[in-house]
Amino acid sequence: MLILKAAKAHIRAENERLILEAGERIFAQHGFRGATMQMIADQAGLPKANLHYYFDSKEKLYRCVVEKIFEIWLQAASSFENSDEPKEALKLYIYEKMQISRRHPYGSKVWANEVMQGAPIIQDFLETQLRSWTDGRIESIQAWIAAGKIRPVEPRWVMYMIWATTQHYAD
Amino acid sequence: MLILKAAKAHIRAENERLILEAGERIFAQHGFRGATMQMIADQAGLPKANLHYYFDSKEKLYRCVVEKIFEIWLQAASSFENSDEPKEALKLYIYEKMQISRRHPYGSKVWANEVMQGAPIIQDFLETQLRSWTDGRIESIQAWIAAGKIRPVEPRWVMYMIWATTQHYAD
DNA sequence: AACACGGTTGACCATCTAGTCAAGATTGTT
DNA sequence: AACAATCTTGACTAGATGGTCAACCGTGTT
Repeated sequence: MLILKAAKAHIRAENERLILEAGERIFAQHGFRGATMQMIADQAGLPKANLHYYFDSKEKLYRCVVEKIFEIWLQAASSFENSDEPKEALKLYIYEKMQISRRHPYGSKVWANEVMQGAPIIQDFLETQLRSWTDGRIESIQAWIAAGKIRPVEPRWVMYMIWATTQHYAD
Repeated sequence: MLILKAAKAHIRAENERLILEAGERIFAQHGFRGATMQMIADQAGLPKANLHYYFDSKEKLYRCVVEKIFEIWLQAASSFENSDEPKEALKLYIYEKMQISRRHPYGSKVWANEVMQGAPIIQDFLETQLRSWTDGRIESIQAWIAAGKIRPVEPRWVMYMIWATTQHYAD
């Protein structure tokens, strides 16, 4: 039974990929409310009912799109730990963030829109995952301040500046 | 008859203002497709049918919102003519644009979204009004290049950079 | 070949949305 | 007060949209 399931997994994987990519584009262009399942279906080259087979609802599909791009962004977090020197760490981090924005422009835009509007759809996700992540980054920044390596600034503000600026360059 | 019309004009003016302001907010938050007339009506504190009395359709209301913010931005254009010195002219222009973005954050976002998506709704408006306006600005920049006042750059690119950056600060 | 399981899909439904309309309420003028 | 023009609004319609379902198709295994 398990073997059977695995043997056909490539169909599921392929179709989920198609749908997620289509969703990324359409959600980026029209926002959550403006996008329709039919648009995404057409973009993916699949009938609409097929989308509901793989993703229960429009909202679940949207959340998958957002969480996928968030995971990619998490990878850039390692830059913060790879160096004790603020200049070096921030430089690497900004560089990686820009790479991501360039490589995933649609996903980045969906994420940016969601966050800028106060995360109406994924607020629960944000409050847990993103919060614990930024808290970690903030600790690093505060450690730098304590060590006198950078001027005392509001850490959260630094994070926001970096994020907004890289997003701007993506646009 | 004309006196009659004028005597009651304040009602029309007041309600159109309410609706346009509400539209600015809702369109900024949800995009053209995502916004609903009911949302805008609630935001304006008027029944939905009243919106259709003042603005024939959702699209016409949207166009009014966009054209209103465009007119405000046109005012900033004077900065380009007020000085022959590139440094001074651009400085003034950027300053005024940022003032506008700060004062009209919602309108700015609607405008930015529309332009970034290739102006799906107001393309005809863009192709005439905005085109002739940017062409004028581009002439100024090319004149500066010819006079050796600035390095030779792609004028359209300068315009885009200024626009995108001021929008970023508004966000 | 026969089977079982996952994948596919057209038709359908309830709900939402832009837009309409006609009846009634306000407003300013005479 | 009587009036005409403007404004107001609940109720309605046609079409779009998210989501469901049951019948059908493909694929890999025995």
